[in-house]
Amino acid sequence: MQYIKITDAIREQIQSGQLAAGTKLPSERKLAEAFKTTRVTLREALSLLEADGLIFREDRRGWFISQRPLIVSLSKPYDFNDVAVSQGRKPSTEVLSSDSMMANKESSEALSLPPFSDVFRFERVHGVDGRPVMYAEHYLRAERVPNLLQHGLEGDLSELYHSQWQLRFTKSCYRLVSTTFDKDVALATRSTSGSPAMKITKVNFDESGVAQEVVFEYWRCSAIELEMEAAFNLR
Amino acid sequence: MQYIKITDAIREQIQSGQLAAGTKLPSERKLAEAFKTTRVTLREALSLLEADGLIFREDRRGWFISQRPLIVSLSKPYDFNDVAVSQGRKPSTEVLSSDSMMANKESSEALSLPPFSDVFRFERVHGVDGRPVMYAEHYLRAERVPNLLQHGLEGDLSELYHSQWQLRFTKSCYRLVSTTFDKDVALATRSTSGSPAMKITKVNFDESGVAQEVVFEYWRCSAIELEMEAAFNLR
DNA sequence: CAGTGGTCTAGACCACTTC
DNA sequence: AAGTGGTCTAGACCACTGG
Repeated sequence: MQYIKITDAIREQIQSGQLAAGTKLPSERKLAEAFKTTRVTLREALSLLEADGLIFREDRRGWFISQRPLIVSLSKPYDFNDVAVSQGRKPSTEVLSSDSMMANKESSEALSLPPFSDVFRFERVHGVDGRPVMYAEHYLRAERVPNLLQHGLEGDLSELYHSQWQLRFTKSCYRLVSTTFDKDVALATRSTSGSPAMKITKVNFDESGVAQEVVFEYWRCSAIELEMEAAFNLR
Repeated sequence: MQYIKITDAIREQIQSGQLAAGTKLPSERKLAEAFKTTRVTLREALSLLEADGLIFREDRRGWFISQRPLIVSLSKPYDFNDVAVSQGRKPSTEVLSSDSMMANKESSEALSLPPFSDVFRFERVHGVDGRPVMYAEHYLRAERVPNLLQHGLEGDLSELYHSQWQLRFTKSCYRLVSTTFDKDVALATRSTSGSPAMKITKVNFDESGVAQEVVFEYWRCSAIELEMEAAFNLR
């Protein structure tokens, strides 16, 4: 099988360090020629490496060798910036939009909202070492954080919430599935619709046990490795 | 874009319930004809739905509508059987192999073993409603569970460990990445090498804080939804 | 044994990125 | 303006599945 040989060859070059992280691969046509095959077969091989997290693509820009993933621990609350910095990476955050709206089905369910509740919604894109790796869509109960939209949303949100509204999260619930980028998220992350992704839904609860924020995160699958720890009481 | 229309059409039929879980899709050639396209484009659409978890394939047998995923909670120790039964599903477990060996690099690192340590290794495949969904490779410190191989390994392992060797796990550490099935795992799960998968590495610690078991699990990405909860002390 | 999925070939067009 | 990735066509062969 051709495409297995191709993936093996490229994988080996990556793991032996001949292809450094961030490097752009040669064009598909050149690679296809090099491996004496067609673009269809070559792309099959590349897609496999992508799902494996070894390479990723930027829409219409080509294929690149993945950086090592961020290791994200769910055992404690995480701020994207802190996680990246503590692992020697350069994080970036961009706010794409923010507005106030009536809760849609998704947010309403996650936050256990009564009908017609107001929420704030904003979207951010997070990058590591100059490349977008994650898109996040936030919903917050509007009454708990009045005037949210008048504040900058680029920074550490837990700090903002606490300093402005004395809001602190004491519990988070996560849901995690693998999926693919849809068109909008792909656009926001310079990715391709259909590329494999990890979706993390995070619901944050305040001291009174009320769900105040829900975040839908879409990660490039190559950019994240999750870690968590659980201690159990004996039965 | 053709393949987007195809995914949308099939997705809609699934979500509206016209295509029930477990149903086999028509052959690729028939589908391609129905959508007035070629097999290449059709397969692109199917692969997308697969990565999205809506359908899955069995090697050379065709494409099927996914069951709803098992919801696996990492906040407490989980036994595959219990999880499945509690969600109204019919679990199955098959032991593929078991033997004693010198620890390899992977297991040795995960268990913090000194060089040349003996471990037991066994492989199991777990199914839901008659279909394999997960492959697990277990490694245990040999000295803690002597004669492990003389016991049946199909059942609840925590029960076995406890009844035979008074071994109980009080802490687990998890690592989670998305990846693809390799040839061996694909074979064991009737899947296809290259299909998207979730890899969970679980290290189990006993009361004394010693890592006694490491499990490498490979899940069909459509078969699992992870859930976890974390409570935090205020800073 | 018919039909299927897995794999592969050899092209093509278009919109976009890059220079 | 050249080259690239995204998308698509119209075939083909083989090994395997399932009846």
